[in-house]
Amino acid sequence: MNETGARLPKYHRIADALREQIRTGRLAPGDRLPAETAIAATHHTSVPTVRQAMSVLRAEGLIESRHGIGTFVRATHRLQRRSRNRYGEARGRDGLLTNTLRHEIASVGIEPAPEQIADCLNVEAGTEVVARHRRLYDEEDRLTEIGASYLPKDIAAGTYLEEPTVVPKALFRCVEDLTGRRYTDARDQVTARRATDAEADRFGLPLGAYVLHLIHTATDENGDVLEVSESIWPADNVIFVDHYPIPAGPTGETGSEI
Amino acid sequence: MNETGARLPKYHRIADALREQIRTGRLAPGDRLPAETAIAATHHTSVPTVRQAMSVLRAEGLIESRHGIGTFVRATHRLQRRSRNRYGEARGRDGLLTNTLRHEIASVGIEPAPEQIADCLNVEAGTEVVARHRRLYDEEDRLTEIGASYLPKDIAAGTYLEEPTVVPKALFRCVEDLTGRRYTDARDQVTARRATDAEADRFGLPLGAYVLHLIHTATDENGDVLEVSESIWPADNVIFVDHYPIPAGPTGETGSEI
DNA sequence: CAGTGGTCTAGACCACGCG
DNA sequence: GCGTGGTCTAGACCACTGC
Repeated sequence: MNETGARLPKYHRIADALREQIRTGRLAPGDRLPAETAIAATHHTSVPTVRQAMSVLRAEGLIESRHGIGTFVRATHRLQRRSRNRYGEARGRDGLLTNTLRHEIASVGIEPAPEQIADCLNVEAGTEVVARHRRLYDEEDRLTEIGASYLPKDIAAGTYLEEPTVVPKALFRCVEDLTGRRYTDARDQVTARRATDAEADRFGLPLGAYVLHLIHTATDENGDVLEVSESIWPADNVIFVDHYPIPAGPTGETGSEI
Repeated sequence: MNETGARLPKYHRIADALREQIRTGRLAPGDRLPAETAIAATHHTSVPTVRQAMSVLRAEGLIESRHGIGTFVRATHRLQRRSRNRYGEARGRDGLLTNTLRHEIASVGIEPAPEQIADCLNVEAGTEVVARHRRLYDEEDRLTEIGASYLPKDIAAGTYLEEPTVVPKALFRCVEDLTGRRYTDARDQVTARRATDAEADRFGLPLGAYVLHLIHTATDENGDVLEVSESIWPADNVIFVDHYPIPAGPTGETGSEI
């Protein structure tokens, strides 16, 4: 039945055959693939060639091998979703999470700001800030987000924001109440990048997997940064959704179509 | 020299050694790595083991092999940047592109809407719409973005928006002028996902690479969708930056810290 | 042509998880 | 112990590129 016509490498044809079985549901998520030796036999080839085919599917995120157990079809679910208008239509309503997730403060303390964060805080890299690290888990208690909020020391040091407990209301409201200043402008930066080793480890991601990295900077009416926070998700599990009004401004011609 | 202490697999140590040379700049972007046989000799191992090490670095996006030529350190540049407040602070100013890119209409015509797009347009999958496909190139004429705008037939069919030429002003303004309706609300969806074969091919991406996919939906004051547009970039090359005001609303307590 | 990476083999032995 | 995948070998031959 290998009448694909084209003259593809053997490992490629094996990968195609397995991919097709996964696509059609003949091999469902969670199913174990036949052993490498078995696949080699059915395709009249050697084990290393089968392993090469599997490395293709592994790079595509379709399968996952567990040493001593077998190779399994990965569950692919982009279930989590997230709207990032965190200040709500009516400010005060928590518009951030559309799924309620278990939320846990991993650690809180004074640390030197990482370079990217320092850039957003308008301070030199290494300047000490109050950092609140958090972890979010889904309904099945899988880690789905890691993140942190970074606050200038002159805002948060010595306050209850330095305690490693979940604060009773939105963090931005805590900062506003403590300082008397108001959050007026925000900047979000979103990148997709490869997971660091530490991230891959914590999320249980395969080699080369991507994460989405959001850095949110909030400033007051003077342009002073009140807070920088970051969130990191496995890229395959998240979709950002963002609603915003389009200003009904005056005219002005532009030369660009987009 | 190989006193890492830990007892890592040989291919892993080779990958570490090469990665370190890349990190320190000893092997700069564009440089050719030694031949596989040479690396095997220096590490007293076999060629397949070296190839295994290289497949690790390839999955990490650090190197790239060209058949018959050699293996090269990949240039990693996240230069492109993009702000997506496309309607400008003062509407009419093109706030979309912070780099000016060469812009080209790939094709324009009436097509059935892809499923995701149809969802956003509030029509059934397969409904015919006017699609304007575009390609954007950077200063060095490399393809950096592919995208499309989808317009309902009752808006764009029979107008100059069906011509395969770049329109003289922002597309949204064309639609407003043609219909007399106003863009009032927008929704953006952002996901990172693996490139399809076609995308990998067009962008020249390696297997398993990711793209960022933005779907933008614009509606008028009645909630009717005027336009859906999508943009796709290689994930490694783009950073979204988005500025927006934080509404100065009333209070309201929330139980969530974030 | 020589040199490169791409494909493929037929084994060996090890490490892991389970019964 | 047994079956699984993980590591590694020492080759062979092919396909591509550039000279």
